[in-house]
Amino acid sequence: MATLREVADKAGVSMPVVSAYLRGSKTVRMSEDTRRRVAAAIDEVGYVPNLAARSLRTSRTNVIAVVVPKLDNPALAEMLRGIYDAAQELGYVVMLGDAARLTSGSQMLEHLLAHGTVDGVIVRRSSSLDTRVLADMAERGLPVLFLDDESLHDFTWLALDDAAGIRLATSHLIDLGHVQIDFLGGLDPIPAAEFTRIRYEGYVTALKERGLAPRPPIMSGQAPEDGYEAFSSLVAPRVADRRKDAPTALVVNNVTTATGVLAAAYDAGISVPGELSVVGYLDTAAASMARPRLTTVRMPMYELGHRGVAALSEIVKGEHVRSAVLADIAPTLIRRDSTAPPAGQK
Amino acid sequence: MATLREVADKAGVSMPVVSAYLRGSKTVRMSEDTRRRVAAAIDEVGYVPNLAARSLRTSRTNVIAVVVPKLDNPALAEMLRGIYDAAQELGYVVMLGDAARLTSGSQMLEHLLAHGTVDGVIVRRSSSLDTRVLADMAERGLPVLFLDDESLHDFTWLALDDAAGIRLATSHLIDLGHVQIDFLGGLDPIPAAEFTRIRYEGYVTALKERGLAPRPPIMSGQAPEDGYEAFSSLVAPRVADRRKDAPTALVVNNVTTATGVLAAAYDAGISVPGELSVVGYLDTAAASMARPRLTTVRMPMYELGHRGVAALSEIVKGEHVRSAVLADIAPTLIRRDSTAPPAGQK
DNA sequence: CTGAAAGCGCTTACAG
DNA sequence: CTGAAAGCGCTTACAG
Repeated sequence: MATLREVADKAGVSMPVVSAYLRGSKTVRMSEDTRRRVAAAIDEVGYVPNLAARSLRTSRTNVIAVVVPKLDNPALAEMLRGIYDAAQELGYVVMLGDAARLTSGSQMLEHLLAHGTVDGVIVRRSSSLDTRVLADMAERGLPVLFLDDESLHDFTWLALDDAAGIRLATSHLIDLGHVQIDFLGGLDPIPAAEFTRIRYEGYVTALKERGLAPRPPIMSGQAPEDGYEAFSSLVAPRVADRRKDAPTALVVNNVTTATGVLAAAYDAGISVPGELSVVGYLDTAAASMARPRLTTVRMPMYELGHRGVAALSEIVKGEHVRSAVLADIAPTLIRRDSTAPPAGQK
Repeated sequence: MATLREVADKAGVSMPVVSAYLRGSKTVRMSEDTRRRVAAAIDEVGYVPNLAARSLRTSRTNVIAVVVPKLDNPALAEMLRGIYDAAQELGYVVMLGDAARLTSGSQMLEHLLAHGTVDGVIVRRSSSLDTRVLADMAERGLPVLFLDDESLHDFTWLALDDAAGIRLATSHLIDLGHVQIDFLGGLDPIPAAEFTRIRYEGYVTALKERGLAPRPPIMSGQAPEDGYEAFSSLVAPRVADRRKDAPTALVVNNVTTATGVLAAAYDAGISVPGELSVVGYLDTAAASMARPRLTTVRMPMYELGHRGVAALSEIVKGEHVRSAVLADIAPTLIRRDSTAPPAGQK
């Protein structure tokens, strides 16, 4: 394994020169000839830098960890693109991790908490993490940024404007003429999931500002099966029986959940949007592949990821960063085929 | 930032004792009293190990990188579970990466190729990687294991028995009475994707052994949109016109693709399984949420991941590992609602 | 069984 | 502008 020493000897220069060459230092100047000799020597001995040595010396790794719940959540794909792009711009390598594996006492936690491994961590949704894990991170003083999670007081966070997003979804239904609108996905199975409360409040606000009465949330988890289950047991019977209080439209907390709702409606023989309109929150490829195609609200996920890395980078540098909601980018309604005016009003 | 030195001084022991304590060394024995004093000192000074220093010294990081194309591919979730479980058992931390970001000259490649960063790399599907990247890894002598990819000669790989899996899917259709069976997803857009060739051959074998004539593959990429597109333009017209050569059943290379096929069939007014049976390869939650529920073939993805880590660990230790197909675990047919006997034969 | 010393491969002040 | 030296925080042979 070739070292800097060998390269320097072979090139007939000192180690600092090779080091400066490798780092592309602008302060150290060297002649074209020196540059060539160093490059040739590196090539000749097959030199590969040892980043552990560099990190030990500089106490920087240029690696950031990104921890997300449910890696295969398609809604995250765009956020990750934003993260990767920003990381590249700022010279960071991204190390992705599964929140489910970041438990108290886990190898992964030890790794993140140790020195010389990562410069900082981005966590999507703190509710996926054990409180002891959060406490460990706080105590260690590890630079952490939370994404899309406004419930933290001890940490910095950046969040989507969930209230505005859900408000847009709800307003769309009201604009179509719906009056009896339900909100599904009310509460996360994980306690203290602040973000679902905020989403529900967006729904409440939209109804109230149009003089309509909000209804209690229909509890459901996020997975398609959860949406299927909740819809089948709590919504479908009311719609099928044409009960007076049956909803004619549904705001679903999450596209993933909405997929399950659509399957459940199909199985119950409920026509969407004929008998029931459905809007999903967040937009994914699955939404346009569903039948009927799902109307959704698109949020600035890319920007969330991109700005998250920028913010973490500030925190790593020791600067103070204020938690914030990304309110400057408006949500967009992606109108597809799952919403229509209520029956009898076409 | 507390160091080993400080802990040792505070506990009144030497650094090697603290080091041994931290690593849980069994060769070095120390009294209960010493143990307690060291533990107290660690706690008191808030000691956190520096893993860069340890790596520099031991030239081991206990980190493995796992590189996959399309992180949100749900078919990978189970494989990743296997990888995480095995990593935990063997004391590795997993660092996940996106193949799309592992390009020639990228920060990530530099990171992986450097010393003191990761002990080895697992790559799912080499076709997602630039050939220059592959060459760099080979030249550097980085321990690499490829998963589900039999096209490599210079590297070690572990693969699913794709031929057996597709054969099972095809046989199921034949058992139902189908004769005109097409294979969709024939070739990957990426050239030299050996795995699709093997899958197609599984289809050919199944037909031939039952005396039926294989038909040329219907080209399609993997994404739902690709399946939608290919089906709409190449299959739907033939089925809708009731042409003589129209397939009555379809083997789809991938569940993800099958989702798009189902949407396309719906849009073309083709009833599944009434007019056309569809089997998807690999099983995901989306398969059971699709309407009709998709019949699929389940492959040992968990084991693939689990054994992959074990194999990489051997390679890291310098042992020779033979490339192999996981033929000892039989594929399973998950029969749902998208397959039935051909029309007129019920 | 315990402790002092060497050294992993870098970078960065510092002296020339 | 260049080079010799110190030192980042560990672990591991080695001497006592």
